Amino acid sequence: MQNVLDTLRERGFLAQITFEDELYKQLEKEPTVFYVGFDPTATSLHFGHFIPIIAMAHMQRAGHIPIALVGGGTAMIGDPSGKTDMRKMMTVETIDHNVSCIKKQMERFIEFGEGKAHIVNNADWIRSLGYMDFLRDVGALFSVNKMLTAECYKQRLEKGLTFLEFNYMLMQSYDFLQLFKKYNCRLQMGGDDQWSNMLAGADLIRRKEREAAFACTFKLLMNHEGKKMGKTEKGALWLDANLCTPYDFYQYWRNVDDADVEKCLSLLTFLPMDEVKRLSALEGSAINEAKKVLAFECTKLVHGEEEAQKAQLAAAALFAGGAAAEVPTYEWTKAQMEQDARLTTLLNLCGLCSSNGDARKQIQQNAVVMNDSKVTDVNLTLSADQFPADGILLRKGKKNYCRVILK
RNA sequence: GGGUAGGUUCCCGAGUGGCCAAAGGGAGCAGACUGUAAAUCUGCCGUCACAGACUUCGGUGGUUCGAAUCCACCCCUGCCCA
Repeated sequence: MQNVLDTLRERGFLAQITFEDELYKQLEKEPTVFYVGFDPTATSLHFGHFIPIIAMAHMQRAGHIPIALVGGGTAMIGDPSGKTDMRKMMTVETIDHNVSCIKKQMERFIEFGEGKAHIVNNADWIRSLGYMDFLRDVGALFSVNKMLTAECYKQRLEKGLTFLEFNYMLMQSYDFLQLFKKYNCRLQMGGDDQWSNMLAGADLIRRKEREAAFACTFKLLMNHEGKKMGKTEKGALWLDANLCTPYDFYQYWRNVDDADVEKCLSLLTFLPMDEVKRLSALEGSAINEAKKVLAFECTKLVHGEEEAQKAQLAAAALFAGGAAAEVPTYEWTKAQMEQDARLTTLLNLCGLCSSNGDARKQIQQNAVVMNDSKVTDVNLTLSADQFPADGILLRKGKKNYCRVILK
């Protein structure tokens, strides 16, 4: 069987690795416990977490044992890496709420259970830490001189770094040490922005326990212009169906740039590399085939096969000119309508436009289509008898659809 | 603690008493062209009951007919010194 490190390399995951040869042998030798940390900064995981999750799945398929660590403890501090300013401090309630949401979500991607995978919350050991004990135990092994040279602090040294955040690296290192002790976890994986923190952790284990520990980072998914992928006009591309519908998720990947198709296919799907190569070699409009596969596979991973199929059907039908059932729908109540029956208000409510003013402008720019006819009247109001049972179909521009049902 | 430079709309960044909802760029949205791509051109890009009104330029007060612009105090950040 191919070493999973080779698989990950072939698919373009790997950015940096410590003691590469040694790690290679370690993974060859035995099922290895490894962990990836996730910050509970929101109620849902977003696309930024997706690459590590897929990598975890690759590792699990290769027989290794993942630990998903949700940072309910480290979130008390806030990771300064890659941030230009200090993050807002979150309340303990918010953090705990987020942790439980993310835990639930995690189960969709990784198979947990005895001997298969673990999910842990570092609040369990970090929040109860005694300051003095921690300083003597862990703090003594860190060189401030060395920390200051770390890439992740450089930017912050110019813009300002608080002592609170400066401690984040120690906390994360301490996590790794705890997991090593409890689960014999020897490898930490994560985004490349975590490199310094991960190195520090592996180092801590080597110094304190005199045992081998490794770190390995993944590339961030950048498009060909060097910008991070997975951002939408509404912000992050969420993995939660309530924050980003399967249809929208599907459409995001359906619309990727030609130049990014290969990268996305190899990183975001489990298709064999031969197939990836074949699809991304398609030229001209044929490459749309590859994008369909990408969008479908990717949506399937996140929302399940059924939802992916619905999204695909909806897209196919809409873009072929017809109307389909599986478009995002919005339920407009009669009460809302009685209060304000203007189309602009509805466009805002259903999420197609970001404000009434936006809706007004879009109509003025001929962007709004209702049931296949262009809307030209900014002040158009709707009445109940215009709504058939299956509602009306609103469209903004070429790609944004919403079905509105009157309830 | 002392000195000094700053805090402007999503981001960068102009503006130093009325002509400012605030230049320019980026991002974003839309139109044309296309392959639900890119590039290009065009329009929009604070909010609203939209030919008008309202709210914004770190905060709070003040000067003024009028303040993002002047004054006072405060908060935050960088740099230098201690």
